Amino acid sequence: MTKRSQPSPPDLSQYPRPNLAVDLVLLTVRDDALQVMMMERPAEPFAGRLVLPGGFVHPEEALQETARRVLRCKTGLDDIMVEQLFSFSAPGRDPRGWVVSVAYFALVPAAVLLGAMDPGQKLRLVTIEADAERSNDAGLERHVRLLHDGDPVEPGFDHLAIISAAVARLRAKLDWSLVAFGLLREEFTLFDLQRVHEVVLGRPLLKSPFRKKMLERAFPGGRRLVPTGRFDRSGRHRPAELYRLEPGLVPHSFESTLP
Amino acid sequence: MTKRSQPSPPDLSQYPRPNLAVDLVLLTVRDDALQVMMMERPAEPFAGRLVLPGGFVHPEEALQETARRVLRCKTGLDDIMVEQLFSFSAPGRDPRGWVVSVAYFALVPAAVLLGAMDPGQKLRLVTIEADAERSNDAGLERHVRLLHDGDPVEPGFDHLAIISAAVARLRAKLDWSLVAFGLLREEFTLFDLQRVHEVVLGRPLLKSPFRKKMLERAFPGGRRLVPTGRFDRSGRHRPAELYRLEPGLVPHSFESTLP
DNA sequence: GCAATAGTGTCTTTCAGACACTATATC
DNA sequence: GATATAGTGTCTGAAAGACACTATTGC
Repeated sequence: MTKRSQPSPPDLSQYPRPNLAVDLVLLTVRDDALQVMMMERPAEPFAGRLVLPGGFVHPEEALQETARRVLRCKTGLDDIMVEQLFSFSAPGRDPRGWVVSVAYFALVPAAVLLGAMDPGQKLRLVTIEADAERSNDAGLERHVRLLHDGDPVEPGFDHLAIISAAVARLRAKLDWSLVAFGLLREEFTLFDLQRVHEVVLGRPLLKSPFRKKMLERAFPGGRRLVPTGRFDRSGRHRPAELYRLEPGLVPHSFESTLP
Repeated sequence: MTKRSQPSPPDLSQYPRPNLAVDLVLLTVRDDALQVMMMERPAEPFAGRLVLPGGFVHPEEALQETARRVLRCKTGLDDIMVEQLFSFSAPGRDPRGWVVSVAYFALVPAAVLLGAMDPGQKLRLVTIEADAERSNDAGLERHVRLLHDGDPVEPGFDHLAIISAAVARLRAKLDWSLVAFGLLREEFTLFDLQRVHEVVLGRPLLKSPFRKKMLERAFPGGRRLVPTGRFDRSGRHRPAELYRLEPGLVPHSFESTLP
């Protein structure tokens, strides 16, 4: 980066600069569906359309901090895993001019998100319908539909592509990372965990192999699922034991390990 | 992206803008080692140190085009797969000021690269020594060393982290994508393919299961390995049959499917 | 007892790893 | 014929899928 062919003084002002923004794909699992937080856009372009929350990067601010700032501004939440997704730069993607946007995604349990969304901000939870599992991102035909209260949603800008990328990333990381736990509260039943997997992958899973695998495997950092001895008695049937993930320090995001 | 809270005219000039650059991690496999193309930096900062080739993004130019332009400028190569890797934004990463850099990686067969590197540009092929396989990027302790002619290399800027990210991505994609073929010429023996896998993963593989898997599996796009009927007779032993990847249209990069 | 979900056991199939064997070129 | 690599066959053990079974609650 940041070099030119002929020796010259450290002066960068000669180069044209784009506006740089961050868009946040905040995902949750609610009502057995994958949902994304969007907001009604207050101004042109795309006034009134649903878009992802976002903001411009401040000088000397790391992109991850921008993402966290946007998250905090809309929901008040902090200490949520955010992860860089992709940078979008197609000419014309913003009618106002040259804007490059770095997409981040974040995961929040629905119960937490519902209590945190700022009511003054016209925020909406939009259901994502995605075709059944396609493990790879390359060659991914993006068949993602958005529904709000049953009505199809046409988001502004290129935000449908951004959401597609987030779903692809989420699926790709589901079975080797801790992303599933970002969508669950501290304690959960094994069936809660299974429903999260099913909703993200878009297909049903068999109970017995799923349980066995989850109880036997080690997650990143050597962490395992441990029973708490407490039970969920909310159903009218045999109570389900609550589990939690063994404590451990595991970086939430790729970026967090960088200088 | 690209929004603010209060309705206002489409004017973006009020927001401070960073310099935006692209850095290219051009990888190849040569002498049974993974190598990256770097160049001696001609000016301060980091004058004389080895850095990745890069350049600033032009207005209304997609980032991928910038990456291709950098590649073309240094090697004359075109029609090479380039893929977006990660955006680096840590404050202070460039002493000259606020520079955000989007890293791309590209793969070229060594025979092609050696014939294409511009001799006027002080380009170097640097060997990457990476710890044995770590499949995940999260939690990745980056143990990557660079060697040029046997001497350790300390790259300028944060380019060691960028190279680490490229190696991690390459490893992660090795067994479900077509990246391995980006490092091979059109026709190759199965052992050539195996050596590429071994060098990328940093560990030896068994011949028989490797061959069986490669010959039976379908690669993205349903493409398979097909024998050509031609043989490599360069060794002093039984000739090895040359194979190639069944033709097919598969997007080389995530970004290529976006608007 | 009945309905409903929690949770377990087991069989089968698939696949990766390991290794032994045969084949065919150069010298 | 010696040697070096190409290429194949087969055993084994681990893991995934499918399904049947038992357990425990509310009503």
